[in-house]
Amino acid sequence: MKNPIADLNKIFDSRIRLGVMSMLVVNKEIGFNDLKQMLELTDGNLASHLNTLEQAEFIKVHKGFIGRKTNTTYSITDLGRQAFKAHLDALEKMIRKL
Amino acid sequence: MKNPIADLNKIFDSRIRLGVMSMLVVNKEIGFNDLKQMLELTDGNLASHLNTLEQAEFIKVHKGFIGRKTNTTYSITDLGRQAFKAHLDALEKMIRKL
DNA sequence: ATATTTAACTTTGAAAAACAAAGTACTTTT
DNA sequence: AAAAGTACTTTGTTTTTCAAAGTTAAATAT
Repeated sequence: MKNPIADLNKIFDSRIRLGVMSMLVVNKEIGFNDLKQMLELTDGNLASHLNTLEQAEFIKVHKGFIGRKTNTTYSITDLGRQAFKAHLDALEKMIRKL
Repeated sequence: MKNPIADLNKIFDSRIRLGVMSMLVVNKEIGFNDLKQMLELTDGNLASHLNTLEQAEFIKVHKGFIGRKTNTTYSITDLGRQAFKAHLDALEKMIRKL
């Protein structure tokens, strides 16, 4: 037997980062406030998790406007999609026995 | 939309506890050393994660012998099986979109 | 024109979690 | 008698998480 958790990605140990990714997999862009409300987070907390995902280049940020109001949105990168899929595959392999 | 991470169980945020549970789901009993080797952990670290799972009554411990040598094994409880399944269901719901 | 609000952060600091290393008690093997 | 294995507990450090407050800049309300 081999270590069943070795292939899990440390970045996705966090439920919040997992939640962000799961949302970005199906929505090409999501706004900061939408994420904040959906995941019920303080802005500081959300911002720091987003920063972790950005550092890993799993997501990228778009600073734009709605009318003349600033609007920041996030989207998943190809690398992020790959890494997320790999993580889910590892998870599934781990629990396929069920 | 509703918060996609709200139904995840905090106890299973840890990859190690997730690994332990995934092993106990398919093996009715696993020894301390087997867990330790499989998950590549120090005994202190493993013991404390096992303790967390025990406190939650997700696993139970059996102190026995192999011959005249002490042997501690762990098994999943009904509650543990339920909770683990609920967690996996929540995870799956979160990512079914893929 | 001034004040308040909103957006999207950054900084600070505290609390919690994870972890390794060492120590313990007891037994077994050499 | 000495060394090694089992299953921890204790101690202390490091890492992670998080909330709260502060910041900057623009928008809206008064």
